[in-house]
Amino acid sequence: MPPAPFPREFFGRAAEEVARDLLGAFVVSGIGGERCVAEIVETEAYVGPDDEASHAHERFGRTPRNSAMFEAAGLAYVYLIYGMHWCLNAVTGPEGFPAAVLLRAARPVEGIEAMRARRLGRADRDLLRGPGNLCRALGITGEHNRHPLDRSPLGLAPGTRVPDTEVERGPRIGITRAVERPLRFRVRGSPYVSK
DNA sequence: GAAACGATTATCT
DNA sequence: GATAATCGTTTCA
Repeated sequence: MPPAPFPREFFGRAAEEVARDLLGAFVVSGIGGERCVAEIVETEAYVGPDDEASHAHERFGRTPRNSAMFEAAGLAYVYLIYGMHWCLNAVTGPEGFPAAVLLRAARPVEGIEAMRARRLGRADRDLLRGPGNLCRALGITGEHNRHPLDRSPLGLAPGTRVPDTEVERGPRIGITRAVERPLRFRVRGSPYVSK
């Protein structure tokens, strides 16, 4: 899966740090046979049992759906939202502590033909714009829940680090609780971030 | 059991 | 700006 994937330790840190550091990194998907690469431009952190907006908030405890968030850092947590869209997260932090980073948007880099084919009729800038669209373009579904993100067919790899001056931090999107916590990160001015 | 809701998106006005 | 689509999870009786 060149470039070499992130080592597991990269994910064994606080979700907010991982969310910030994933900006500029690559998602690499070989799902469906064709290699697709995209540069991450927008993420959100879900930071632990005290995070009211998280699927793993303490009012739920550990359930069949959220259990990947309690498992080893560096696994994928994939869930279905609104009965029709898959969303991809990277599990972070120590094992047993439920936290993850949601991948919200990315810039197409390689394998654009395959991504267009999964997103018929969409402009290139919209191929991976939004968490549901990102999964759709890369072929990610519930069968990838718990997949280790350091090997084929789905992984994360370092790219060019985005300098602090280009990192924009603000409130998360689409949630009803803990709305004000600034746990959303995006690349300033990127045309590929969601709206 | 039944009902309401959700880490969204496309489409319509 | 508003709303439908669509189903697993959560909540409430």
